[in-house]
Amino acid sequence: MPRPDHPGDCLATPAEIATRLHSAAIHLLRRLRVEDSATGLTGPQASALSVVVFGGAVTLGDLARAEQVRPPTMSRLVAGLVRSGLVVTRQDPVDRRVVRIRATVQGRALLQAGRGRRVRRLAKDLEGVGRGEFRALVDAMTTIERLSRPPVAPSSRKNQG
Amino acid sequence: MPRPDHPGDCLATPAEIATRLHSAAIHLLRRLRVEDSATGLTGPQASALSVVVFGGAVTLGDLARAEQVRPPTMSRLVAGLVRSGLVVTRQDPVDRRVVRIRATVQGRALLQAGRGRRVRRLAKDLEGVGRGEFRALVDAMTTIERLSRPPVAPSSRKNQG
DNA sequence: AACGAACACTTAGCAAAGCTAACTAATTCC
DNA sequence: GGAATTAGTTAGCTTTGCTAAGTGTTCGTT
Repeated sequence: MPRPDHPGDCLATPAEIATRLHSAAIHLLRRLRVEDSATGLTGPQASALSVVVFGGAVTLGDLARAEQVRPPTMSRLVAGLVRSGLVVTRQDPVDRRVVRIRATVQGRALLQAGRGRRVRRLAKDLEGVGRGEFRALVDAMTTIERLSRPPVAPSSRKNQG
Repeated sequence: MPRPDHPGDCLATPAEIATRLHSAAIHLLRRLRVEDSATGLTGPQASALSVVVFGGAVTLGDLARAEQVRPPTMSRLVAGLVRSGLVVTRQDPVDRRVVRIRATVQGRALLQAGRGRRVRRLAKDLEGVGRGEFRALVDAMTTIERLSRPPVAPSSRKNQG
């Protein structure tokens, strides 16, 4: 919210926090988009690649659920990553309907590079953020992540990779 | 990050926090989009309207800077809000190049309604969040907002509202 | 006073990413 | 074996970013 100041938690109603989180998320993404574009990846691509890199041989459906988008959206996103040589897809030998997605060496490297860029950006931003503030941010991360994830656990298949 | 758990801050490097914030912002927006769509507004529209409602008679350029988008993007966004009757634009009498934007009564009402929806959604989500966690979130909000805003203050003109 | 530079905004056109609807192919179930 | 279900893709639309280029206004210099 475009309020000039946020005086502690005496005014921190859930309404206030919800609106401020919403606004902060929008603006944070717009800032990070600049850094992400340096990797040649867009935000959604970087996010999906991150899931693939850390998740092993994920299926497209799982990836769509994890990223909270519909299958067609993820299908196109993955197609872009394949075209860029960052992931490869393979038909599952057991259930030939499903597509398993793996990161390539280049995919892993690019993710690391993007991470490095965000680190440098964040490190610069953190110059004006004290140790206590950083600590508070770390403490809040788990809660923020819970709020940002859908309520149910999406996993139905195990990784086979 | 798709890590199964985040054990406190012993592993909380800036790299980790940067990546997790990035991912959390993406997913939070995707969740809130569902609620926002119930108001008939998209995320960027809701965010811009919020600035107009709380900011008075903002100029289009200031609005673009506040929202971290280019003027053409904001121009079209505002056009949509005008078409929906949520804001009105007026030529500045002093400098006839600039466009001043004001919220209408409907605009204010709709923003409040959207806020109510997000509140209900967040309240539901907060069922699984303890008082201490909420407190940590509140403490971190100011820092998050600083990270999400561009480093420089964008205001060059005063509100004339 | 006039002319060019600078500024605020708009228009035009492109790309990415979200969606739904409709389709194909494979699996499961009766 | 055939119907229903599931996984994924294709097609087509909307929104929202962007840049480039155009219009109109103001400023500054002479």
